[in-house]
Amino acid sequence: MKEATALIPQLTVDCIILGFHDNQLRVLLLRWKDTSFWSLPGGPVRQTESVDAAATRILRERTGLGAIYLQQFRVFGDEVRYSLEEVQEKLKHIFDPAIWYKRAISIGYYALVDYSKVTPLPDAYTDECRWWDIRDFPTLLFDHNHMVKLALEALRQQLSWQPVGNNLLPEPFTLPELQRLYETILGRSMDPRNFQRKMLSLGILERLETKRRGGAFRSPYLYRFIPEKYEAALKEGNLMIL
Amino acid sequence: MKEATALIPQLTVDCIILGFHDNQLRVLLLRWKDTSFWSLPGGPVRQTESVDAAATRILRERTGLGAIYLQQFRVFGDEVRYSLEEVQEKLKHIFDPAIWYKRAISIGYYALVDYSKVTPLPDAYTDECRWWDIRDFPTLLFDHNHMVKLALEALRQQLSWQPVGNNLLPEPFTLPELQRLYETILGRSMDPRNFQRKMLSLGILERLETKRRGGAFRSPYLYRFIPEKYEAALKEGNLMIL
DNA sequence: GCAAAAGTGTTCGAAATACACCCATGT
DNA sequence: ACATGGGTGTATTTCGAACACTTTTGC
Repeated sequence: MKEATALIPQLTVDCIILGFHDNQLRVLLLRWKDTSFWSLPGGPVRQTESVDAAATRILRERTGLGAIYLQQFRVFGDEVRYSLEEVQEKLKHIFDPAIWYKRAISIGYYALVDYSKVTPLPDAYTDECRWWDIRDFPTLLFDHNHMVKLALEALRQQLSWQPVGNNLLPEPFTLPELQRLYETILGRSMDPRNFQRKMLSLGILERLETKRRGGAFRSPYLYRFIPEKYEAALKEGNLMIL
Repeated sequence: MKEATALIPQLTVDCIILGFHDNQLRVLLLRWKDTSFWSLPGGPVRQTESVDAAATRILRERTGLGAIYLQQFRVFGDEVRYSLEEVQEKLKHIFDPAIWYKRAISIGYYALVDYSKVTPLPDAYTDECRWWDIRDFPTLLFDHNHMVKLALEALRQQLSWQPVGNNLLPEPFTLPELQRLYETILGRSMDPRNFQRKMLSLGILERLETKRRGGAFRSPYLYRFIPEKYEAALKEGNLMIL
């Protein structure tokens, strides 16, 4: 789709924005105006910004966040990525079908954000912007379901080098919280004793004085990442777990 | 740069074509006509082909190979990737400086090819196409040195999931040959006993009856990958070595 | 027979796995 | 007091690391 500012033709960015809440991975989706159709936040790249900057901009507009962890994971460049006619028909009350490119190449990014700091915000073309559970969200327009799937695969594969804990969990956090994050991403459960031993042995965590209060149960310890140690472990690719 | 066929504007593909010969990783480079300037093979994406197909086409044109292992590894999308003026000046006898896009986004691919099956072939704009040792090749035009560096990092990181042996080594091969391939990619040497034990324990290799002859030394056994087993191990990401 | 590279086995320590009970807290 | 989730130690097994000598071959 086209806009006033000068754009790079036929090139878009789509973002899989991931957050973690209630022990679940969530993805931020948009519902198009006066429809029940959902899709990923995305948009064109401007002539005056880098591709990464375009992704950052789109992300900032939907989440209100400034500094964000973004990772390019794939270019979607097939000649036919989805039914153009279908999309034109479904969104014709929003966009003149004539303005759609016959073909667009999309660069896929995943973003890891702190759920608690996000204020989901729809734009001029959408009525609603909200989090969905990654295991249960609607069928999306375009090839966006495929994109989410590949984003998750990329994330899993790159787990050892991605600052996952850092970006998805607000500090301070407890070890069970961190464990559930890993479990959710990897899709399997882990032994808490082994998880703790492994995590603590990496030497990247600092245990705080205070504990988390509130539940009707034993108060867990709070932890923070030690930034330098954390960075070092990431570079080594040491963060794969069990 | 522009051509007769309809192109996607401002979008190019660049290929880091890797081969293995004389126990060294090599990269295929082009020398521009009447210059001493080298760069990676690359080019625009046509409207009628997927991005992957564009990379495949470029690769086929330079190597003569049909089925090739190609892996997208990065989009180079900065607003300013290199000095446009410098390139226009250096290549002005080949291209009218006016035809250059002010900005182009490039999708980086690395390709793993069988060195022995490649016939390097220059195109209309280049005088020479040849292999260079990956540890010692000229400064390239554009941001191509950076691209090679990132391609190698991506390859190293993805080693466990990439069909490296499969594509870079002609079958049948010997275990020492395979070991030197891994050593070259990872940039460190390994113990031959440990390497063999690990490789053979994966159950993806078939030892052949015949041995390789020719050197003034003991004849090594020849091996072949067992395709189904090899595929399965790749999916699991089990191929990381020592 | 000699030079060059290939083949091979064992020991040791580290890390991964499996497993179950008690503790702290709020209601 | 009880229900809920958090914290912790040990034994076993597996895997990676280190290490050196003998064999084959062509010249």
